[in-house]
Amino acid sequence: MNLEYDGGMEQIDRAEGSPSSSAAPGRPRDTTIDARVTGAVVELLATVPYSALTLEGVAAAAGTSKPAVRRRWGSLPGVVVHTLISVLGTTPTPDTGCVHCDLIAGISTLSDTFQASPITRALPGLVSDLEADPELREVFRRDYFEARRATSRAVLEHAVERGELQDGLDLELTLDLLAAPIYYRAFFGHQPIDDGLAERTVLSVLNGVATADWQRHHRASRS
Amino acid sequence: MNLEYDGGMEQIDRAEGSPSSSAAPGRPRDTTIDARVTGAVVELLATVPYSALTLEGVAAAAGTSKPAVRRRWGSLPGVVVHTLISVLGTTPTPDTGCVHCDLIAGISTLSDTFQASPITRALPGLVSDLEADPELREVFRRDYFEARRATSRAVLEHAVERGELQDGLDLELTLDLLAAPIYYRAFFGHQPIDDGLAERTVLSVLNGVATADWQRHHRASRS
Amino acid sequence: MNLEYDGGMEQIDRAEGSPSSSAAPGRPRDTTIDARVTGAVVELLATVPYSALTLEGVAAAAGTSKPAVRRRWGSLPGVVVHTLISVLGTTPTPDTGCVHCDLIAGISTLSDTFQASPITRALPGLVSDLEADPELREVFRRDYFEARRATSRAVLEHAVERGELQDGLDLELTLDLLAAPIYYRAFFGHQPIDDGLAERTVLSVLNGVATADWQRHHRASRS
Amino acid sequence: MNLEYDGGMEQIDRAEGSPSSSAAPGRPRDTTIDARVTGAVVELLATVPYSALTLEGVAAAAGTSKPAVRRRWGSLPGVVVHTLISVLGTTPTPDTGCVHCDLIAGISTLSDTFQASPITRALPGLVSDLEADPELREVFRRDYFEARRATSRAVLEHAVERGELQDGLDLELTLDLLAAPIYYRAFFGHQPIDDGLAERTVLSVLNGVATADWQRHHRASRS
DNA sequence: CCATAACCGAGACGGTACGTCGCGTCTTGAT
DNA sequence: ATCAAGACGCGACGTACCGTCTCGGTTATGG
Repeated sequence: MNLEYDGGMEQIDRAEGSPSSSAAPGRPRDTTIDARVTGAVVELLATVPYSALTLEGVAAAAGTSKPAVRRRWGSLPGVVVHTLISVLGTTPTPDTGCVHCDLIAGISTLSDTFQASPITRALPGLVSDLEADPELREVFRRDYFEARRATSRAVLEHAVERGELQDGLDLELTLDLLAAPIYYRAFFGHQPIDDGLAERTVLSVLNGVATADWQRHHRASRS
Repeated sequence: MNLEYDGGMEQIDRAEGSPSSSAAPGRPRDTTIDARVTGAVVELLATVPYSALTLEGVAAAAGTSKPAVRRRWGSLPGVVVHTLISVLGTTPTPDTGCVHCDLIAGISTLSDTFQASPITRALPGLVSDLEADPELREVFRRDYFEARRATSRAVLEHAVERGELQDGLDLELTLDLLAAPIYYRAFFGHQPIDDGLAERTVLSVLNGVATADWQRHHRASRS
Repeated sequence: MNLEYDGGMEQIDRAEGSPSSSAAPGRPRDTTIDARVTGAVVELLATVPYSALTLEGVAAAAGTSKPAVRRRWGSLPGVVVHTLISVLGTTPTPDTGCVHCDLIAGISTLSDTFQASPITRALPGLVSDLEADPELREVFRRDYFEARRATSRAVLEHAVERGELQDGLDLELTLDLLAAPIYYRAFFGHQPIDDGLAERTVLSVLNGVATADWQRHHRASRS
Repeated sequence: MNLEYDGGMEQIDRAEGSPSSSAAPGRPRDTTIDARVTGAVVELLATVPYSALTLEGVAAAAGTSKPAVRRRWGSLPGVVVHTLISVLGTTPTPDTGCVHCDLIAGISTLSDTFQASPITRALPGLVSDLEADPELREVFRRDYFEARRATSRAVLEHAVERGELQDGLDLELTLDLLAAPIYYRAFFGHQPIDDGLAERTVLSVLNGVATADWQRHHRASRS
């Protein structure tokens, strides 16, 4: 790999450049290509595994050329990370004040995504490839991983404030307990990601971390 | 990958062939190569990510040739799966009758492995590559994944029998809750896999799935 | 090459447009660019072969931009054809009434050109490129090739009229016999184009196509 | 172009290596590819000009890959030179003792070739490209150009010995006069290469370079 | 004791995909 | 309408490495 080549990175900035600056010198980008590439990645992943993805194949499926793709996102992992973010990056998660409702909603969304969108099957390979690209790894962490995690963390924090969860709770571990089983099953495929999984997971975890008060009320309301 | 190629598989059988058949015609395999290759994989993974592994590089690092490696395990994922199994496949896990001791011991072993052995960093890429090789995937599932999982499952089953865990407990989900956070942190690296993680995870989960009796005794014994 | 592009051609007309139209709207062309580009082509060909010429390089060497060059002559072959015509298109060839003098003068000029001007080394590549551009090929044929050939043809015709060359002579073939060896040697480089070549060629050809009368007189005058 | 790359050249030697050496290490070449590539070049040139040839296109038309082509002949000009040699390199030219018969036969073969084989249209572009590759240029000169020229030169030399051509004749110039018109017309296309051209050219030239004796006999035999 | 046969190394092969170059196009802002 | 500057989409390049295959030599077993 030519480590001195970073010209593409400079160009990438263009797409994210200040939107108010109207004066971009040179021919403007064909904005339809962005969507066509993103769509091609999803479509391809519906039929072939991530390890069979190639930047050339993505470009061909998008009806464009390798340099056009590379100018935007640099590498194949770059393309896939961007696709992942644009497809799954922003998820509206509720924070209604009902801990278990909110958590079940959030985890259900995650579980639904793994059942529905082929893009998720790219995750293992992507994680592997990111190990060789720290810069891109940071983008992935910030704009995909942490973006999603933050909403659930807020739900937990508010529940702690309301006295529904134990004080001094290890928030990060709790977040892991909630989300990890989904990823775990997605990666190893040893058990299905079915519709009830989110609820069962959330209740199991809440049993362990909720206050006695909450558990009493919760049990009462279910009977 | 050439899916029609199975010549290597026939040869692989040789190594696992009936041990009673003493009459193997032809030059016998150099048994030192097996260990040298396994060691080379681990050593390489200590310095480079899985995506930078090549069968050629492994062969060179092991001081042998591509065909010699390929004869044994077919493909690069094959080599890595074998290495993973031979390094981490058989772990002595206790089943002493103390549910939280046994679980903490088991999960600690797992967590130690991720901290210590470079082979674990191959997991995401390996999982990705296995998607294109169902046969090898099955070997991985059986000899690595399920082999480890079975021991923890036994611990849980015995605890249910002893009345320490709730009757009708979803064993598979519980196993996921115990192990998934380790893998999750290893894959995404958002939180460290530190020494206390295993204990905190196990206690959190037991809080949710143990019977009231167990929780009472447990709390008493800790004070 | 994009054969559908003829936008440049419309612009080219401007340069050759009616000279009486004094009112050209917009910024007028920088007329110094024409000469700078022509000069740059010659200079570049002094050091690099035609196959290494690029429109970008020509523009840079001329101290201007790609669009400015393209506006004038469309493509790289267009630029070179124009340069060829402007450098070698109009050659003053004598028609004094002395067949061999005039022919030797004409062919010597051609031979000198090949020895002196780097532009001639563009010919093979140019001829090759013109095969994909019939329009430009016609310009080349008319303004370079036929322009030069016509003067020699006139010399031959007048010599036939004077009874110095055989009646019914195949003029075109004779023209080929006179000029072809120079081009042949220039293209394949198997023999040098030295100073006596033109004279030896002309005399050899005249030996074959002149009348007995002329040959008698010619031999007498040389002794 | 990477000027440091000459690995291919080493490999090319393999194909021309000593035929007796049976021990070539490594996988042997697929010999069908050689013919498929040569055929593809000819076929492509029947429909597109040389400037539209690409190594990639040739490989695709031959049903193989770029590296396989490159391993054999290095570059696109290399492939075309080889094709030229294998198609036109060895021409059986007669040397019967009848100087004009032999020359007409030889030049007719040349003229027929230009009328019939699409490979000849590659010549201008090839000559242009060879200017950047002296090594290949030498192969072309030796195995194509000089190989053909030598047979005609022998005819002329024998005719001189027999006293049919003038003593002290400039053989090289005479060879040029004979062959150049064909190439000249092929390159510039100003006049057709018809069936009688070879005979008219040869007789015109012989008129100029044959001895008076030969001319007397020749004229006598024609009447 | 030799023939058989699978192993070993070495290394060239056919091919996929890579990362890059430079073309020809197009747009901007200013002259 | 031209000028410069420069980014764009794209075709093709030349290379790296893959997985395959063939070789000549080596080393055990079995007739």
